[in-house]
Amino acid sequence: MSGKTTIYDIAKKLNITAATVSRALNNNSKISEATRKLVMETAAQMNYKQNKLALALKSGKSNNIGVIVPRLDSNFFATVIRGIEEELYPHGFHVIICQTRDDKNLEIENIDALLNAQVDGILMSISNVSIEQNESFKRILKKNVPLIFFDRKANINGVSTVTINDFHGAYEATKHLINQGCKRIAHLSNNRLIEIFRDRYLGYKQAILDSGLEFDESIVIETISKVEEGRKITKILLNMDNPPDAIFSSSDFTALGAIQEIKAQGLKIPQDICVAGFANEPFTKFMELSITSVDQSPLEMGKMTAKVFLEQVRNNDTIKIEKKVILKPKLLIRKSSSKNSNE
Amino acid sequence: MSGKTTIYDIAKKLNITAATVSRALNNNSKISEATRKLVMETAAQMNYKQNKLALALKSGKSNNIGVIVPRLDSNFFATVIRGIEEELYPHGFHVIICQTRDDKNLEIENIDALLNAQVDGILMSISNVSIEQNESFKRILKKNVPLIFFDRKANINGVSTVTINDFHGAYEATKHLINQGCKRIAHLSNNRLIEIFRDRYLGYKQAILDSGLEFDESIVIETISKVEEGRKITKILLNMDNPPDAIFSSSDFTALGAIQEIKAQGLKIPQDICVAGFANEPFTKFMELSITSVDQSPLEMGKMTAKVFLEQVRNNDTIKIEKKVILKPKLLIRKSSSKNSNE
DNA sequence: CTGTTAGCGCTTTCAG
DNA sequence: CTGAAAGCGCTAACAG
Repeated sequence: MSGKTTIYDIAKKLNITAATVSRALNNNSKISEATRKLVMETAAQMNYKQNKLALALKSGKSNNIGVIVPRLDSNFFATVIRGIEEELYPHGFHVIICQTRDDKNLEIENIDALLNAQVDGILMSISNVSIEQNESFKRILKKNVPLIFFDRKANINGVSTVTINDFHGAYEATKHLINQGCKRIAHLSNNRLIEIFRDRYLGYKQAILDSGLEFDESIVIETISKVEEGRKITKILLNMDNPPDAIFSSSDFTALGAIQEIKAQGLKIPQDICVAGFANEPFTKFMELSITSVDQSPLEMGKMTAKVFLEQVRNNDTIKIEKKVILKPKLLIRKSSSKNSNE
Repeated sequence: MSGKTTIYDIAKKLNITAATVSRALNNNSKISEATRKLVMETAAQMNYKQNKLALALKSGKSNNIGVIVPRLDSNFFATVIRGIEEELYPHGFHVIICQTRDDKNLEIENIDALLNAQVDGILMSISNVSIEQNESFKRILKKNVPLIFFDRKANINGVSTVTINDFHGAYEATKHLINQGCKRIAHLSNNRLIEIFRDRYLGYKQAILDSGLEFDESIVIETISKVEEGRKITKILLNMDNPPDAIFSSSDFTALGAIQEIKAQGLKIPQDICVAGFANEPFTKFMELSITSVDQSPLEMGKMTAKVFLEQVRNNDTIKIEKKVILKPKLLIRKSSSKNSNE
C-alpha cells in the first residue's frame, strides 16, 4: 500500500520463491515463459519497483558518479555538467554534484563523502588551491574508483584527462592580435600553478616570440577572474609610460573589465586597443561590441569526459588505460579585435 | 588493502563483535570508554570508512536528494542548484541532478529513476510540457517522498513551493515603463499554461489597466525564450500600423533580440522605445546598453527550497505541512528603459 | 526450471 | 557494558 512492494511480497502472492521472482524480473537464466509472464504481470499490478539501493549494496555498484567542480553557476561548468549528464543518463548513471568553491578542505571532504557513498567514478576539475593535495586523489585510485580530470587537471599517473589545448588557443588568439597590427600585447593571467592558466600564458608568450616581437614580462599580470579586477589592472596598464596596444586575457570577465576601463579613458576599441578573452562566455557574443574569445566546447568536453569514464568502466577488469583527450579550441574573432572587415 | 575495511575486520582484530564496533563508532549507547577509544584508534589505523550504501539500505534513507530542472546550462537554474547544494551539504545530503530538456517522457523517467534510487526528496522545476502529468507527482507523494517545486510549479495538494512573485515583478516592470511615459507597451510572453508566464502576463495586464491605458491583446505575443525569436517578433511589432513604444519581455533573451531588431531599424533605445526583460541574466548587466530586468534571486530561491525540504524532513512523523514561500522580485532599472537620469 | 542458502555492510533489538 | 541474531532487498551459487 505504501509503495513498498518487494520481491518477497510478489513471491508470497504467487507461492514461489523470491529468487524465482528475481530471475523472472531480470530475464536472466532459464525460466519458464509461464512463470515469467505471471511474475511480470503481478509485479506490474502490485506496482513493484526495484530498490536500487539493495542492488547497489549487493553488487558494490551504486550507479552514481560524482562530479566535483569549483562552482556551479558558471556557464562553463554548468555546460560541462550538462554534457556529462546527457551522456551518462542513457547508461543508467546518476550524477551527484559537489562544489569546492576553491576551498581545499571542501574538496577533500567532497571526495571522501563521494567515496563513502560508493560512487562508481569521480569526474572533476580541480580547485585553485588543490595543486599539492595528491593524498585524496591517491585515495580514489587506491579504491579502484575511476578518476577523470576535465579542464583543470592535476598530473597524476594513471588518471585520464579531458582538456582543450589551452596553449594552442592562447597562441592563436595572440597571433590574431598580432595580425591586426598590435605590437605590444599585455596578458591578464591567472594562478599559473593551474595548468590551464600556465598553458595560456605559454601560448601567448610563444606567439609573441615566434613573431619577433619583444616579450615583456612587466605587462603580464596575474589576477583573478572578476570584472572589477580586469578594470583595476587595465587602469595600471594604461597609465604606463609605454602602454599596450592590445590585451589578451585568460578570462572573459577580466577582458570585459579591460574593455570598460579602456572606454572610460576615452580610447577606441579596436582602433586604439584590441581585446581578446578566453572561454566564450555567453555575454561576449551578446555585447554590442562583441568580444573576441576562445571557445572551449564545454558541452563536448562534458560528453567526452563521460565517454572516457564509460570506456574505463567497460575495461575495468582488463588493463587500466590512461587516456589524454585534448580538444581543439576555437578562436572566435569578434568586434573587439577586428580592425579590418576581412577578418 | 584494497580499501575495503569493514566493521567485521576491525572486530576480528580486536576480538570483539561487529555490533560493539558499530556502537563505538557511533558514540551510541553505553560503551566503555576503553573499548571506544580502542575501536576508534584501530578504525583510523585500518583506514576504515563507513559504507553509506549499507547504512542507506538498512535505514531506508539514502541521503541523496534529486533535483530536476529543464536544463542545467542556464544561469538561473545553475544558480538555484548552487543554492540547494550549499544549503544541503552541511546536512550530509548529496544532490543528484536530472535534466528534462522539456521532454515529458524524460521527466517521468527521471522521477521514476530517482524514486528507485530511494532519494530522500525531490526538488523540481516542472518542464514546459508536464502540466497535465500529475501521475508521476502523485507517485512521489504516495511513497512519502517529500516533493517541493521551485519556480515552475504545478498545483498539487500537499506540495510545498518556493517561487517569486512573478505577478508583482511584471507589474513593477510595466509600471516603470509607464512612468517613463510609454503608452503602448507590447509583451513578449511564453507558454501561459506555465504559471510563471501566466503571472507575468497578468501582472503586465493589471499594470496597464491600473494606469488607465488601453490594453491591446494584439501586442501580446507568445513565443519561446530565444534571441532570434525576440528579433522575429519585434520585427512584426515594429511593422504594425500602430507600433509599440515599449516592450516588456518575459525573458531576457527575447528582450535582447528585441533590442537588436530595434537598433537594426535605426530606432533609439530608450528614447524611441523602452525595453525591459525578466530574469536578470548576467549579460543584461554587462551590455553597454544595459537591460532593465527583474531579478529572481535564484541563489536565495535554491537555499530556501532546501530549507523547506529540511524542515519537512524534520517534521516527517508529525503533520505534513504545505508551505508556500513567495520571494520578492527586484526590479533593476538600467539603461534600456531610463529616459531620465533620476531613475 | 525452481527452491535453498548465504551474503553485501550496517544497525538494532534482545539477552546476558 | 557486550555478544548473538535478525533483517534492510536483492542476487547468485549450488542443489535438486
